[in-house]
Amino acid sequence: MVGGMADIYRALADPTRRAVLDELYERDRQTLFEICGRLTVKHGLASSRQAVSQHIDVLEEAGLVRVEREGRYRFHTIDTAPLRAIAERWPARGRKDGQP
Amino acid sequence: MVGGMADIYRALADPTRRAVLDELYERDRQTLFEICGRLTVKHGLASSRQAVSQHIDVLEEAGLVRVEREGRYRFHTIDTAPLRAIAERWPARGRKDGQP
DNA sequence: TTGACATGCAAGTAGCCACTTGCTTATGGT
DNA sequence: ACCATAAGCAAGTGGCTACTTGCATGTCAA
Repeated sequence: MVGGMADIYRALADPTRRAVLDELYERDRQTLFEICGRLTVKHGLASSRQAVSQHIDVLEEAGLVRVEREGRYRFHTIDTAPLRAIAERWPARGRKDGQP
Repeated sequence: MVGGMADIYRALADPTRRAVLDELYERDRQTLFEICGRLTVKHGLASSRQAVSQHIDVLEEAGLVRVEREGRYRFHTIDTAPLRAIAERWPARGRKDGQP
């Protein structure tokens, strides 16, 4: 495990990090270069490799991205579980229809 | 109306703003002074009135807090609806059971 | 009106955060 | 071994943001 489960809210605050999550949500086990390329092509973001790498570090510390090392590759996978904490912190009240 | 539904993610990024939401979740229709007092006493945050006021502005622009003006008072109410967008952006996949 | 209370506005400051820059490490192919 | 690829590290920089400071506005009670 990571150890300290850093601030998930701050991790979501940056639009580039949310785009990374969007990309990983579409396709798991992507490398850093794959993510960089897809961010540029599909999301129109021109972020450098180092910038994306630092963003991924933040996402990893927040528990939103898991990493598997294989040889010289580093595969990234999204983990949506921590997002539950947000909905559970301020649950919808009043109306009892939450989800169908 | 607000107009542009500002960045909800950025609004949640600040711990003081999340404490304001916590406080309003417990009790609706609080004034600025009430919120300030409760933040200090219950959450141990020593934020000035102006600081809290600016935080509330951010929350209001994000659609997370609604305001009713009555005389010289300004009552604040939490609106949890925009939080749904987060859970809907990256829904849990794989397991089809949501929560136990 | 006067005074007290609740809030509003706007400019200035300090600290954090995203991004860059330059170099280094490590794995795999030939 | 050699080179190319994928990633790691670490210091420096610019801009954003939370907070302060000081004054102004608006409302209610006497």
